[in-house]
Amino acid sequence: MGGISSIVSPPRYRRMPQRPRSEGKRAKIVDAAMRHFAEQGYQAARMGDIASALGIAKGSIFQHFGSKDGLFFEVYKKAVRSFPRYLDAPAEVCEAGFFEVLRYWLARTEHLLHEDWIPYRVSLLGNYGTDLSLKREINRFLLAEDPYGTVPFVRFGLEREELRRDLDQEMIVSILDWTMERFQDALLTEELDPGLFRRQGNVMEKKEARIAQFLDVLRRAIGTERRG
Amino acid sequence: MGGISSIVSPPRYRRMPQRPRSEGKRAKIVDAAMRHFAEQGYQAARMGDIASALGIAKGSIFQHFGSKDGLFFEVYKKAVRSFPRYLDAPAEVCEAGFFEVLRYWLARTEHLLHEDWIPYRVSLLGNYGTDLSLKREINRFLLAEDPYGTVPFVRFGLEREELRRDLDQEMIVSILDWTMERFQDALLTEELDPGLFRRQGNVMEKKEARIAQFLDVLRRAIGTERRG
DNA sequence: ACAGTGCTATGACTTGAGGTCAGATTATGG
DNA sequence: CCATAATCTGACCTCAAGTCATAGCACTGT
Repeated sequence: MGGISSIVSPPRYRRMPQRPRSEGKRAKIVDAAMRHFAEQGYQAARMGDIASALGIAKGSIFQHFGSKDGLFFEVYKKAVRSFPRYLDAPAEVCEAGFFEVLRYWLARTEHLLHEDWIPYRVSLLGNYGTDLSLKREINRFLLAEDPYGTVPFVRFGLEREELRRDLDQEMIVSILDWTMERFQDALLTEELDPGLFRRQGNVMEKKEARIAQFLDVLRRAIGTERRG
Repeated sequence: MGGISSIVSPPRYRRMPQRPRSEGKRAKIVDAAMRHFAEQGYQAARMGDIASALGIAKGSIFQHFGSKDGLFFEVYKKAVRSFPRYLDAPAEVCEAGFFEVLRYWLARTEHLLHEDWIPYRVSLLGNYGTDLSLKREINRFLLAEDPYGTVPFVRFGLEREELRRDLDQEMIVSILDWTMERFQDALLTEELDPGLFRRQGNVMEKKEARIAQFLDVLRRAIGTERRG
């Protein structure tokens, strides 16, 4: 039996892992590419530059990621996965409620941006600066992974009776995703890319007021009423 | 006097118009290009194809528009200018109020789309499917021209006391632009590009309900309160 | 140790798109 | 009907994405 099984059984594949050294290199490429995309934009970033910055051949990158689109998609996923989820806010903030969590993250955006602006810029590129075919992939990913944890966050708000129950949950999630993304993009681009969204000087000092206004609007829109 | 002036005055330039045949050709190029961009997307559209579809040389297009970006920008402007402004709604709809105008246009989007989907697709490309440098140009244009007439429309809502006065007018305009653009894009892409935004079947039958929900949300957010 | 076996890396090569320009062509003015 | 300036042309250039045969490398079993 031992003899027979030793001949018959080894079931085709040799090593399942198959990714001992590969993973490390992929990660290095993604890191370098992220910097290049963030600094140059999607179109202007050159595959050749990324390769030579790493001291490897351009062909290698294509063997790993297939195409420039494929590489950018990996970069985008890594960038977005590095962002915090709503409910990662400190416990005391979460206890203060749904809208306090929003306020916390909006106020914190600027701070996080200064720590490391690169993934934010990449996320901007994914939202507005690539082809529609890639954009479709990106949306599929965002739906599948819910990287900011919007769905559990909305469920949290519903459980605390802070959100209206007469709306589709999906509607609330969409509205939150859209408006938060857009509002944050506006805050970010004022620094990363002045003049990309709206005009007007004296932005910094008004920022807190605008956040307050925005939250007020959002609370009226999707929150349970609690004021006269 | 006549003699002297006829010698002295012809002040250097010969014909100010300078655009007798040019305008017509530019328009033809923009038309053909719009079809190509809409059908292929920005990247996949080929300058050579556009030229040969018109039976002219590729170089001509570059002499008129400088670059692919430049051509797309003109195409985008033409597409967006072809859309109706909020206050173009029939008089009886306008008299019914701010939010009825919104409902009118949202319900009508699908209809307009079927009449001629090409400019809508181009506007989608401008919003999400080009490079950030172009996106910046586009935003400058949208700010300068206000092609949907959002600013006068908001002023209309304020005058009728249908919109809150405790918000910056600019804030209301931004919110309206963002959410309407995004909601319409979602409606459009379900038909133009299924699976680009959110999931879920049975879209058509739910469309009216979603429009109603969306308007309810928007009314609470920026409208004066009028309900218990 | 060593040979065998498949991943992985290489870099010269191909493809194909945007973009250029000197010269031909065409419209306008006298 | 010639002079002049605008416009058009298409061969040409540049350069970046993407390919592929080959070389190299790490790991396994004997």
